[in-house]
Amino acid sequence: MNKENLWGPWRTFGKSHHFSHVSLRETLQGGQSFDWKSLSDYHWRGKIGDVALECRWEKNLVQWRKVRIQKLKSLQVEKYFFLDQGYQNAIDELPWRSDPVLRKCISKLRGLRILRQPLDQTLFYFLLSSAKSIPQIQSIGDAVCKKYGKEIAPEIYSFPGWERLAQVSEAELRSLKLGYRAKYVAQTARLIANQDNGLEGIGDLPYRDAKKELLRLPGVGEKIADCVLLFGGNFLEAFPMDTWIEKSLEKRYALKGWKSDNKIHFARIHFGKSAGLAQQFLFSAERLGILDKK
DNA sequence: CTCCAGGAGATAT
DNA sequence: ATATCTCCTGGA
Repeated sequence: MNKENLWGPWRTFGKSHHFSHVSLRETLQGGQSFDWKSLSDYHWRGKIGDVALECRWEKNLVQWRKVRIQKLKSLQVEKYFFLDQGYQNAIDELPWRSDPVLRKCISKLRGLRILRQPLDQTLFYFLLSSAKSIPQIQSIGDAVCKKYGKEIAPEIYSFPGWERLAQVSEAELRSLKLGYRAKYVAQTARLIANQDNGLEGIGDLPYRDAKKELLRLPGVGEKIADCVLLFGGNFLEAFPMDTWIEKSLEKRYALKGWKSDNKIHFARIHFGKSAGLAQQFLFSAERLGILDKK
């Protein structure tokens, strides 16, 4: 790879991004995406689809640049980072006016976003996520991308796609340390490759139908389906219920003793149609331990 | 050494 | 319906 002149010029997000350093870092590396690696605490390298990108925090500005010869429009970057008015609208729909817990999360993590990632790749990473920590998911995901994808920038490999993964054996995936998840990936890949239009169209279905489609795939249960829909399908109503959020709801909303199904029901009613965005604020706030401080 | 992670699927009640 | 066990791997 030609290292000279690899990166194009830095471009700057509009003023209304509202990110803080913390909320930007949390957006990129807080567990919704596994594409971003830090070069420093203020500088990340990652990808959007098959295009390699860098992103940095520079004196309250957020800047990005891409590999010069790769194609990506500013508009696509803005869409990926949810920079449009839809973000503020979604925040406005949350019940922060009457919910002090949520108000605190939003205030402390101003600018935190749900990324609009490609659905196929999001499904892949979350199939790997069960009983794994963020660094582990990133590590085994990267191993697969490195072996079957393209190197689109130094140390950045593209997601090879389900068609390609359909040609890989479970044993080979196991050799990449996927463990029992290897079977999920291998079987899901074959199923998708044999479908007429692959995963296309899922993003256009109503939430319930899209979820039903994903639940047909081996290794995809309630939690992972909602992660894929929220982080890779632009379904802000999807509410992934992991053990962290479950504990958080018990503690912050006095739901101790409630069954999981009832907790989800509470979340949908209470947080409304952008419940997934609320989930992300809660999740990050718990992760960073900023709810117990004043 | 044992335990258990940001889960899903199979099996048994 | 709900409870329990197992599945790989790596880190505490």
